[in-house]
Amino acid sequence: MNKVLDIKSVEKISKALGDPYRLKIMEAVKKQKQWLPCCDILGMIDLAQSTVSHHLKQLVDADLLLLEKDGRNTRYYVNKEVLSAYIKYLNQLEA
Amino acid sequence: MNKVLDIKSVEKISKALGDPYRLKIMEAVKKQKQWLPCCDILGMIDLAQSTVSHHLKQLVDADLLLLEKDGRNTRYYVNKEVLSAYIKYLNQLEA
DNA sequence: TCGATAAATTCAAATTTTTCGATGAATTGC
DNA sequence: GCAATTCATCGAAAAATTTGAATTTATCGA
Repeated sequence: MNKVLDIKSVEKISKALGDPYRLKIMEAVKKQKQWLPCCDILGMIDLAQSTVSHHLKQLVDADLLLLEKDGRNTRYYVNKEVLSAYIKYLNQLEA
Repeated sequence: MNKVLDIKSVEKISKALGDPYRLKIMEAVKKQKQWLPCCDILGMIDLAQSTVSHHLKQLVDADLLLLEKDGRNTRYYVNKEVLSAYIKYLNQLEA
């Protein structure tokens, strides 16, 4: 809690959120309220598996999503701590 | 006040914030607490005038910055309403 | 009016991002 | 063990973004 982001992280997070498919993924993961398996995400989005995997990687690299591996499945959930820190940065931009 | 952003706007705003120079511009405009002339921004950033103009245009197109023209000068300031709406979207993503 | 200044626009190049097919790695069920 | 499943990675093509020189537009000051 109370994480502070450096400017490079802010850039990365913004970039990760700057794509319609990645926003859709974020909303889907959030709606789940639980872990969301990768294959479920694939079902919602009309893109190749490798492309979805790439988008997920960007969200994970930006720390917006956390992942947990369970056998051959990978499940995702929203990293609230980082999202909070991002929001905090934006609030400061507004002040 | 209480503006609600559609997903396309969220994407555009995120994209606009996903660049180090544009973040720097946002911070500079915010620090000013008043209008910031374009030529001042130019002085802070090691980029060609046309490039800075292009970055500013993206921030304005995303509604993150408002501009006012005064003679040959253009001054910018942060659009708090849109920033608030963006933050609201992110908060809902976290819930 | 004329030259200087501020900023936007145009155009082209260099770079980055997006996309997908193919392949690889790990795991599961039979 | 083996075929099927899940997901990641690689490589290349297509698309989008970034950048700056040159030009344009508009305004200011002398």
